[in-house]
Amino acid sequence: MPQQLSLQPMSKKVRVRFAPSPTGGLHLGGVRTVLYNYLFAKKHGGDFVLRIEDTDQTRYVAGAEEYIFNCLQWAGLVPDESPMHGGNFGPYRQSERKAAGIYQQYADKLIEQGYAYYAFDTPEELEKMRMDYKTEENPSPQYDHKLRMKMRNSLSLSSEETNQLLAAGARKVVRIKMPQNETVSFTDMIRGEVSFDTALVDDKVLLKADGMPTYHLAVVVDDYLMQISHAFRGEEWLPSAPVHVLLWKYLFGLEAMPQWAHLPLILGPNGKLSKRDGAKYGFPVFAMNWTDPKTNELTEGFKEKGFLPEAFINLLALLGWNDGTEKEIFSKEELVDAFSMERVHAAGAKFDYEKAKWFNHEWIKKLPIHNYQLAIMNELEATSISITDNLQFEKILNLVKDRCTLLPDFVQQAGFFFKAPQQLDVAAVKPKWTDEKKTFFETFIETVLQQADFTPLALENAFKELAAANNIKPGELQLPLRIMLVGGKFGPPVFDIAVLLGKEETAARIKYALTIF
RNA sequence: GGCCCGUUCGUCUAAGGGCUAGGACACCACCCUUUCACGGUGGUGAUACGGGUUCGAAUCCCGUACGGGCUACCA
Repeated sequence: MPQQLSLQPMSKKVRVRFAPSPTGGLHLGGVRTVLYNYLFAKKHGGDFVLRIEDTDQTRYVAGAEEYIFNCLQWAGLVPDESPMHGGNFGPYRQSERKAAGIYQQYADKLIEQGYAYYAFDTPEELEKMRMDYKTEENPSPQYDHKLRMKMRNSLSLSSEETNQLLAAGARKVVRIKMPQNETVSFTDMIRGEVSFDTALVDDKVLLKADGMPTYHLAVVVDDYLMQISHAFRGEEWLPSAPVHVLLWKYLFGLEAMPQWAHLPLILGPNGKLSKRDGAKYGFPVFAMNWTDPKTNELTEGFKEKGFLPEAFINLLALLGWNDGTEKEIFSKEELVDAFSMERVHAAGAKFDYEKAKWFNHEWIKKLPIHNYQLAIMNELEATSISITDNLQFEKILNLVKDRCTLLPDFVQQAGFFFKAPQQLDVAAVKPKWTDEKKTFFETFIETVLQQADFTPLALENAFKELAAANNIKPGELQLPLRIMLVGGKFGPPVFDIAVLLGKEETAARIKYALTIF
């Protein structure tokens, strides 16, 4: 249900950002987040920033950053500012920003003001704490106000001990000190007012032992330094929003905080859409093919599956948003025009592959052939068909496009124009085949070759005249002719096919088929 | 377990207190088509449950149930 919320007056320019972590493929939810960011920015004449969150060394996957950029390029959602494009607010990689000491100084500031503290606990100690305090009612104990004084940190230790540890260069992290009884609330552009009791939120790590910031610190610091005005992300971030709000309050003031919107999740058959769902149910979940360099596992993408980028962003936009009318087919420009965050749904949307294909079908029918001619040529060349005559090619594609849902369908629907069918559906003809029909076609070969006006209509008339002369119903002859030319019971009107094939080829295919029937 | 978010046809959704709860995908039937599709017409099909507020509730409030998310030195 759309909320009636007015946007805060936009004193500063609209700047939104997408901040993926380069840890693998770009899934549907990720692309939709980019899309909504992009649409919102463009609608308000703002900027769209791509920031790379490569702060987790253990999960970083080589090549993923370029992959993400390629996906955005294919979908037509290239950012204004990014590591690839420059801009005035770089660096755009968190690893590079860490090197500049940007995060450290803000962590220090928080500690000075008593909003954060050093924690020296080792992973083993944390593990032990979780085991020791685990009960039936509380299966996952948190590092929070109830337990922090039982741990080793600058709050529980004396200042001498703390200083000694610091001087000795002990392994340490910086944690936020969550207030014990405060209610943190903020206005989400989609959900309205959301509030949290800080006593129930844990002391999240802000700066890791390796000096890298966690997402929590990075997102706040970067949004501030990059002057981000609106921050849109998936709903899975909602539970950590109070940490971010508090950080904004401590560091930069709530007035400077961007407007938040937590986008509904895209769901698979059971729960949040995952890579596994795609493999299990046979549909793509990534924008483009992604091969994990560690496991060599390939996850198929929408692009390679034969989706048009126009259809892809269209179907994604409509998964959780609509403009209030019955319009469903939107170009990117139309989306920019119609989009509003207030009309984004609060509830998660289950992905429906059948509807996704419908969108693609609509776009194949709608778009002029030349928009995707190259992609089809690639599909055909993969089956060792090469195109020489572009004009002819375009005519053929226009003839069959209504019958194609995904790009590879063109191979089935148009392949026979370039390569005689390998197999003829003999079973569809045999039972009713007669010597009279054979005679008819032997004569028809001559008709074709001598046809002066070689157009579909003229050829059809000639075909019917000859049929009448032979005392056979034309209907009984059309299916055999079709099988001769295309191999099966499919395709556009048969005389259109014959004309595009040309006299010689049509005659040759009939002649060959007669040797089989 | 705790916290947060959510709940209208199978799916995506419209309806911001007031027509018979509308559309799209999928499904079914018919028409068009001497192929397969496209297209056209029609059909099956939903307000989770219980209370309240109100002349009137899908809509506002409360509770219950159910679903999802989070609960890492991952994002």
